[in-house]
Amino acid sequence: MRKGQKTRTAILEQALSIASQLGLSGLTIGTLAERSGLSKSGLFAHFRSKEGLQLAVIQGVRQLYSDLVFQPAMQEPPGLPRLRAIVENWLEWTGTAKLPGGCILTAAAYEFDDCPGPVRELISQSLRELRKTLARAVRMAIDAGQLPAESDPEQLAFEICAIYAGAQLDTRLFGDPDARRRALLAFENLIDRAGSGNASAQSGTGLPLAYDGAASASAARPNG
Amino acid sequence: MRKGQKTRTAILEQALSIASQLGLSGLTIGTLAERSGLSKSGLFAHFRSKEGLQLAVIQGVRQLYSDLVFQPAMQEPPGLPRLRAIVENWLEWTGTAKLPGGCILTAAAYEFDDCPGPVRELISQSLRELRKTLARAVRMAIDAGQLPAESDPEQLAFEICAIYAGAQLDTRLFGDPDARRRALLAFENLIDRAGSGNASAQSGTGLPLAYDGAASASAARPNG
DNA sequence: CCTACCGATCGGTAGG
DNA sequence: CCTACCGATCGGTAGG
Repeated sequence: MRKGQKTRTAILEQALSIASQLGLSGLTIGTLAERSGLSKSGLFAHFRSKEGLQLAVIQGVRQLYSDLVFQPAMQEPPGLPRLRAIVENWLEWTGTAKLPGGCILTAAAYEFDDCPGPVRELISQSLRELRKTLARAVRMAIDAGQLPAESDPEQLAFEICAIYAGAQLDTRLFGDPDARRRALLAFENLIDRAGSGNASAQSGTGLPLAYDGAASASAARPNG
Repeated sequence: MRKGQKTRTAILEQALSIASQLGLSGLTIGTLAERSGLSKSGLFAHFRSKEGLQLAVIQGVRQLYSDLVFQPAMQEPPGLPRLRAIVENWLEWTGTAKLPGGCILTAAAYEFDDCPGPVRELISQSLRELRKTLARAVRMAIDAGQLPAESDPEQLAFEICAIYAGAQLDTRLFGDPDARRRALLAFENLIDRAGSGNASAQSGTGLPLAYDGAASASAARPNG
C-alpha cells in the first residue's frame, strides 16, 4: 500500500466520522484538515474539491456496507436467513464501524434529495442498488418457498428500507435503546404478513427476545 | 393583524420554502433576507438569531401539520377512517403547502439527530407528539373493533412513521411517481396484518381505487 | 504535501 | 426596520 493511499484512508476515516455527526455539508475542509493533521491544501491534493470529498465519503460508506452488511450475510443460506442477516447487520453497521453518529447514507439522502448534482446522483444510485439487493434476497426467499409466490420483492424492499430509516430516528434522535428491537419486530411482522395469513397467530409468541421468527415463519408455511 | 406579524409571516413563508429544499442549516440569513426583500438586520429584529429562525420554522411546520394533516382528518369518524385520513393528508401536505422540497421536519430530524441543542429538542418533541397522535388514532381503531385488541399502538405508529420517511426518499430522491401508492399499500398491508384474519376483506373497499393490494393480499391468504 | 493568500459568505452587532 | 460594519470561516488557488 502506497503512502498516499494510506494517508487517504486515514483522512477518509476522519471524514466519515465527521460526516456521521454533521452530515455531508457539515463536513468542512477546514475541520477535516485540523482533525487529520493536514493543511487544507493537503486535502485538496487528495480530493480536488469539497464535492470530490463528499463523493469519496459516499464511496467509503458503500465499501463499508459491502464489508459489514452484505458480505457477512453471504455466509447465511440464501432466502430468509440471508435476508434476516442483512437486516441485522444493517441495523448494527454504524456501531460496528465505530461511527459516532448515524448512517451517513441515510442522512445524506434526506440532505441532498432536493439538491441536483453528482453527489445526489451517487446517493440515489447507491440506495437503488441497496433496494435491488434487498429485492433479490426477497426473491430468493420466495424461490426457497419461505415466502409466498405472490410476494412483491420491490414492495418488501421498500418497506425494509423504511423500517431502517425509521429506526435511525428512534436510535439517534430519541435515544431509544429499544429501537433495534422495534425495527426487528417490524421486519418480522412484515415477513410474517407476507407469508401465510395465519402466520401472525402462530408466531405471536416468537417475538423480541427470541425472535425465532425464521423458524416459526417457515414452520407456519402452509404449503411449504 | 399587526404589520409586524404580517411581515413575520411573509418571511416565514420564504424560510419554509428555502428550508424544504436546503434544510435548516442551508437556510441562510443572507439568502432569506434577499428572498424576502429585507436586510439581514431586519431578520434579526424578528428572530434574534439563526437558531431562533430555525425554531420558528419548525413551529411553522407544526402549525401546517395541524392545519393540513390533523384538523381535516378530524372530520372523519374516529378509528380506521380517521387514521387513514391522517396518513393520506400527511403524504400530501408538502404538495398542499406548495413547498418546493420535501418534508422539512423529516429532513431536519436526520440533520440534527446528532446535534444537541434546542433545535434538536424541538424536532424530537414534535416527532414524539406526532407518534403519540398516531398511536391515539390506532387506539381508537382498536376501541372501535377495527383492529384487534392485541395490536400495539406504539409499534404501529413507529411503522407508519417509517413508511412516511421511506416514501419521502422515493418521491424526492428517486422522483418515483408511484411513491405515494407504494406508501399507501404499505400502510394497508400494515393495517391488514394487524387486523384479524378477515379484517382486510372488510376494509378492502376503502382503498384509493388503483391499488387493490389489500384485496389481493387477503385473497391470497391460504387458510382465510 | 506545505505556506500564504484570495473573494465570498457566514452569523451577528452598533447605532440609528 | 435600515446602513455600515465586525471577525470567523467557507471553498479554493498560486507557487513551491
